[in-house]
Amino acid sequence: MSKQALPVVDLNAVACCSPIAASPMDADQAAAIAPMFKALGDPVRLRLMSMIASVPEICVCDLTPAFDLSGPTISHHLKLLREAGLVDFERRGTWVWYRVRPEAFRQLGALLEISAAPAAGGTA
Amino acid sequence: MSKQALPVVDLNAVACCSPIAASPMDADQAAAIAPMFKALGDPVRLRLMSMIASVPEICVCDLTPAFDLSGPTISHHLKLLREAGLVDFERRGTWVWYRVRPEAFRQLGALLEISAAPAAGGTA
DNA sequence: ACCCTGTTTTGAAATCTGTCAACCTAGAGA
DNA sequence: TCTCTAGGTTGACAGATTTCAAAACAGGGT
Repeated sequence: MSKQALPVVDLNAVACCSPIAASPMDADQAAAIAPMFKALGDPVRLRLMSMIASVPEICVCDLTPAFDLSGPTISHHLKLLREAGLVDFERRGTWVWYRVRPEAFRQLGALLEISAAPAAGGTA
Repeated sequence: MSKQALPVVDLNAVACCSPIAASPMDADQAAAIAPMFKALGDPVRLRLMSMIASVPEICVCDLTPAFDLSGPTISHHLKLLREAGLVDFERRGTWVWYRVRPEAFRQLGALLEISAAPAAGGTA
């Protein structure tokens, strides 16, 4: 497996699926999950994420030219997405391919479920 | 209304509902949405958000003691959540009450829909 | 009018982030 | 082996973020 992702965020350690609005989150949960949102909290990374998530997989060589940024900068952002556990990558010959980690994506979505959230004014 | 929220993120200006994975996001969309994720990208704010979203509304006086942080610091984080358009607040007498903006929440959830995302291998 | 409590604003320090230039590494091909 | 290209890593710097203490502000009560 070599030097694969090594995500800092261990998806299994994260409360899997209880929406943010279901009950107050404790400090540990918050500390485990926040890095994922943080990774999406930069316009460049959000766009990278969107580009990666829109296709089965994509080469860095197709990502970099979409931005007015240096290669090292894109590489840095991709590393953060990796460390957040949001994407995987794989070197194939000369090129490096990225793809999303659907579990992470699904988990984030589940967290934002508004589900039973007693939104203010609901009784109006 | 006075000095109400004045969110920096205008929810109406944000592409409303197309999942991140549906198609590559352009720079403007990303710039509009990233601040919301960024606001959730801090453990303290994520926890605040969760506490606020778990009830119809909550007093700052109930939020502050849940953290080992000064009042001003909590106030600062609440302001960022406000500016991200994620919460509303209202002063009632001595106390200030916060509640979530369900639209913002819903929107974020929609963005993370994995929906038609062609997760790797889809074309195999 | 004065004070008391709850909350936000201001100002400042320490730390973190985004970015680039320069350099290094991995694999392909001659 | 040597060289070429795609990407990642390092080092440095400007600007942003987190945090607190001190001060300001808003209402309520006396």
